[in-house]
Amino acid sequence: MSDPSQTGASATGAAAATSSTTSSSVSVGTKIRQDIITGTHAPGSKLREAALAKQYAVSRIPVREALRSLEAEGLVESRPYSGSMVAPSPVEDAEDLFEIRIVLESATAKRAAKRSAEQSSGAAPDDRWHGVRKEISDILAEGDVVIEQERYEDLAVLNMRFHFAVAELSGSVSFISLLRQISGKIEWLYSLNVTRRGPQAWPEHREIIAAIDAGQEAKAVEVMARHVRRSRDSYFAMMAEKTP
Amino acid sequence: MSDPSQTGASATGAAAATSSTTSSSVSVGTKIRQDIITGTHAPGSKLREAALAKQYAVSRIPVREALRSLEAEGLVESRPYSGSMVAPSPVEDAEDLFEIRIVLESATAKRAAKRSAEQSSGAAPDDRWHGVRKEISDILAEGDVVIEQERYEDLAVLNMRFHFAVAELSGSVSFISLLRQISGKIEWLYSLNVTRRGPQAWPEHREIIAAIDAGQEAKAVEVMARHVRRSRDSYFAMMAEKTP
DNA sequence: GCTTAACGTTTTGTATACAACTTCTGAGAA
DNA sequence: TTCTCAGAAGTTGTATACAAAACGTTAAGC
Repeated sequence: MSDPSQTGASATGAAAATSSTTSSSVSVGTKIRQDIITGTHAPGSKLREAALAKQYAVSRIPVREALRSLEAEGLVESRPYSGSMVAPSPVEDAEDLFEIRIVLESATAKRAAKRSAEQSSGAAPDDRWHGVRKEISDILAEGDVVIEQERYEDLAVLNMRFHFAVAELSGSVSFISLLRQISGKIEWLYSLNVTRRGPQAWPEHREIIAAIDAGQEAKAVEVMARHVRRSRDSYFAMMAEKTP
Repeated sequence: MSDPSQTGASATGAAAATSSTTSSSVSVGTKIRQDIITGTHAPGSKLREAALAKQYAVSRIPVREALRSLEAEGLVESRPYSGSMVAPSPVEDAEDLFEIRIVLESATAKRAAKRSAEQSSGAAPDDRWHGVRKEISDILAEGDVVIEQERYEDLAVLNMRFHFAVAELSGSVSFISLLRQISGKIEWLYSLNVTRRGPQAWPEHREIIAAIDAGQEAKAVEVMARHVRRSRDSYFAMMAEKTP
């Protein structure tokens, strides 16, 4: 029925594996999220706890916990004693989601540039900074390889990882957690309509990181905002040609 | 031991009471949240499910659900099989939280102004718009009364309600839910250090709504950003004089 | 025919019981 | 002394069982 392989490990779950234990609750959550994103559970359809429990071969308790998490992510809506249902399609909120990305990611880029300057001047050294900065270089390099081999599916994941890594460079846990909040809907949005802009967009990431490295806050904001705006325009262009 | 009166009904919970049923889970969540915000549960302290269950006279199940919700709000941090603890004091993230408010609320103000223009021109009429707009007028009027009577505690709640109402005017559920996400931490931040800027800040709300009514997007952004920035500066000034 | 109220079914919410994991303690060896 | 590794204690995670509320159905009344 359901594939036994753990597909999970979405771009979001990049947390350091301090504890290898993955409670069945989060595992079920990952699967339900996947089923929502891929459309197996259609928007607006009811999510019955008993059915989900049977489907994923667990009791209702982990299912409930998973539903709560998904509710926080905005993928599920619940009402007491009335149950849960899949949230409306994120396509309705596409404009909002991109605007949120524009304002939030512009802010993280600005912060990252600021912190970069601080690192260079040695004002407030942070050991983790260099690690994250190196990870970004790795991501960019891996992206080149992936583009070379035309494995665009993997590029989407790398894209997510890049943007979250920039957020980490900003050093703001609040911004990171907010971005994580909407990442589910963003992923959902993209999966409904796989954009092929990846290869063209990739070089823009180097522009972004260059501005950050140079400590140019205004430039970083401008480049990041333009990058996300282009992503948005590409999305809507694709939507338009899909439904003429 | 624990006061039996339902203190709850934080400014956040302004959802329309479609169903009068309040599951004990959310009720417990409200109480724990309150205890975190007021400092009864200190930052970093462990939150043992059994203890909380006994304290609030429920089983561990509702406690767990409440903890999950609080985790999503950023007030609690959890690790599988290791338990939950109160998140670090939001004071550390104060700068971030205000910056998030600046970018998010500027965006909602801009949207609200845009929608206001649409309402005036009759392009995309929305019945709910007028209701929310009227609610704002009521909030502003009530604020005047509260200031007259120097009941500044109530002003804090009205302030929250005003800002959420503006977000609702924007018509973007995504923005609203994101603001709701951080509202818990914002509330926490303020409660640690009750600002007395309320009375001076109140007239600025009229500036904001005036810009929105006029449909002036740029102006609305500017005024809202300045308003939140002043709030931030006032907060840090008070923190500075508190710890010299 | 339409509305409405009562009843049974279904589903969610919660309590209890048990399993799985972490963490603390302390003994033993290098 | 310090490190390592059992083992016990305690806490979290999950399954089962039961209570409470919502929903759908049916039948009575207008």
